[in-house]
Amino acid sequence: METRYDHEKTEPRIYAQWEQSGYFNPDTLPGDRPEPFTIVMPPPNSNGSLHVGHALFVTLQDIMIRFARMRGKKALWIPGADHAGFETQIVYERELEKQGRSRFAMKPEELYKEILAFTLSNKTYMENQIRSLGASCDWSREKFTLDPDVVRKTQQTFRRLYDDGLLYRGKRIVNWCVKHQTSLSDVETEFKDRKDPFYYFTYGPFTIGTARPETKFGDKYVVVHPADERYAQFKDGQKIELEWINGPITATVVKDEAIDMSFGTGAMTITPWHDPVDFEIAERHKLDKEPIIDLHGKLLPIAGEFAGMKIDEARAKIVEKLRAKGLLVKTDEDYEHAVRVCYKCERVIEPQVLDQWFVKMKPLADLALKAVAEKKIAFIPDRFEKVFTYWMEHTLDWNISRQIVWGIPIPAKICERCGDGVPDLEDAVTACPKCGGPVRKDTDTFDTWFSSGQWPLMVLGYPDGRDFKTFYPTDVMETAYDLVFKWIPRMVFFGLYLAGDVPFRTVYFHGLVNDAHGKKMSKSKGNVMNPLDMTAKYGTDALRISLVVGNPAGSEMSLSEDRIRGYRNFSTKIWNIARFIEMNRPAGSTATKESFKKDETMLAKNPHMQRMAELRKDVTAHIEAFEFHLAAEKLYHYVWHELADKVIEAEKGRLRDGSPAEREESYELLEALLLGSLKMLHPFMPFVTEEIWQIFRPGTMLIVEPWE
RNA sequence: GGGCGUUUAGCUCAGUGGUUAGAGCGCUCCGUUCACAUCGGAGAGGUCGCAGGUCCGAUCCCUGCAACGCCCACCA
Repeated sequence: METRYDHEKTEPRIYAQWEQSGYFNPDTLPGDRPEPFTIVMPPPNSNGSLHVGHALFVTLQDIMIRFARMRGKKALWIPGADHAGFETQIVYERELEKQGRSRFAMKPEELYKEILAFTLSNKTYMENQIRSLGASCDWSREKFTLDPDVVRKTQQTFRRLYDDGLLYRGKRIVNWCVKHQTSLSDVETEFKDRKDPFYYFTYGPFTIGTARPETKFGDKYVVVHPADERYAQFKDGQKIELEWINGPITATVVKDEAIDMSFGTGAMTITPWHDPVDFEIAERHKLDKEPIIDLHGKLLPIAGEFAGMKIDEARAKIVEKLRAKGLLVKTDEDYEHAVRVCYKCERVIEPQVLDQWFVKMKPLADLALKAVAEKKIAFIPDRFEKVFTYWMEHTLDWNISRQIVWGIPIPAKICERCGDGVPDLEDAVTACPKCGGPVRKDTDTFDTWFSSGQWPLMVLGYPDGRDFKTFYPTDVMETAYDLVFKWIPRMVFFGLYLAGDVPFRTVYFHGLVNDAHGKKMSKSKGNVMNPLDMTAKYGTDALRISLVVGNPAGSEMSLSEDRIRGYRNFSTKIWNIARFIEMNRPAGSTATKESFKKDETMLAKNPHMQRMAELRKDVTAHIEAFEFHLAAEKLYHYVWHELADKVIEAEKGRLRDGSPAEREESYELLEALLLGSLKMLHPFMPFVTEEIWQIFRPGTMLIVEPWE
């Protein structure tokens, strides 16, 4: 053996050997394997390069798959790649901006073609990066979220939802991003704390409060709580003439319990077109709604002299006009509140009422809740079950329309007369089925979660594929904990709705990987660690084990280069243990593969072998319980501080000065302990263990060795 | 405004109802003769956040408090 373990030369060679062996594919695994074990890889976004989060998920999933494979399961790990709709389009728009171009000046087909080329080249790059991390996934089954069959099936689901009455086209209030010119779901927005002035205006006999005077032009309803005695003299529906921004108007009093009597004056005017609360009030009382702001954030003609102004510039001028008219009562500076912003550009969301497709969530959420209540899915750690349940109990109808080109087209026709829509997968609808009016093609695309929510079904060839019958439901879904509400619920209810069963039996959540001081890695802080730099320097095995030890499910971890270096020393240690044993192989040793079983019987009574059996039991139990950190730590401790420090040291005497028979026995013991250790370490540190294994057992491969 | 998590050695973190509470890194001293200086040996360093409670016994279970962090949220 070489004096040093050269990970840079070894890793690509070993990976190629694995890939050629066909062992990543359950169909070509040796032996009879009746029991399947399946993991669907969360498809990485094909719009960037690998970060440590990817390295973590590859490591955890690969541990589970390798463990299952060694235990004789029909192990399948399906890789994928995500076109990542809005995410990717934004990445590409930034590229365009750098080149001084804009998507709004491009033909949609042109833009789509460019993003596709960009995504496909990134996809190949990422696949190779995942290979370099040692992922033993079945590349022959890889899926891309824009594969034709995925597109077709996603569109069929759309129609099925429609036929089942779970889908409707509605004029409803949506989150609109002025920069990106698309609507966004609630999970694509964030709240940001801000301080703004809060104005009180005279509105006829009322004083109303607002932080957004620029939306107040169309306000002709003043809402108070039905139990508010201050306003008891006003009746629901009562008309009041009053002077407002651009002249006299007729206002109507509305009584609604959504009003918080203790806030402001307890009276507010509403702008249903641009505020979700106001929209709901207007819906309840069947009030008029009209737009004040256009999709570019500019005031419409209803604003009179302010028409065409951006809302930011208009605000101060409107306040000034109201002050001049004597309608400004007072201003509270520093009013603290949270505003909804676009999660990508952090610009304030301007709610708009738009015609979009919505999925009725209640029936689907109930399916998910029932399955979880029946314990059909285990959450690890289990506290995430509560989070999941909370989300499913508080769903709003899901807006699946996106005004971007990069995605799966919504196969529908929209009536130009009545605005209604109808699914049309065959492009056969020529007139509105409702009113007979002319129709146009829907140019929107699906929210990316609409298709990725069906991912486990898609990759297994739902509904009639062979894999679907064998491998669905899958065993484990391993993902980052922030997907507990973005992605996991959608997979669960689509699985139940379409296939009648949960998509996976266990969800394992990993946490964030932070920098050495527990701070979140971010480009702006400059503390981002590139996992491939680390594997180049210290080896993939070192990075993998350093991501596992001390990192229990659901918790965040801190990762430093020092730590990885420390675990690199561990692979060196393993290498040197092997080298020492190999150097002490007696000439003509009987410890060949053929005699090994016989020797094992002889060795079984040896206390060191018994100790190893105990360890194996422990490690097995920990892996089965998803306690990879404990399994890894115990192995580390055993190999270094027992096998190397104690057993080998104790055997040195016999090896040096013993009789041939003693030397033989000593060697066989050490070799058995080494090989036993390699097996258990293999899921965690696949490269160095495979390399050493093949030195001792030429012609065989550790990846398919039986676990026990 | 809700909910959750964390608080253990200088740093980053594991862990356990029961003798001396662990790991990596860092630190101190010693050691290069034949597995390994990418190392070995020896060692320093902890009132396990605070206050109560349950228990024969609590770092671990319960209650309260504090600090930090995260998630959610239609008070205009």
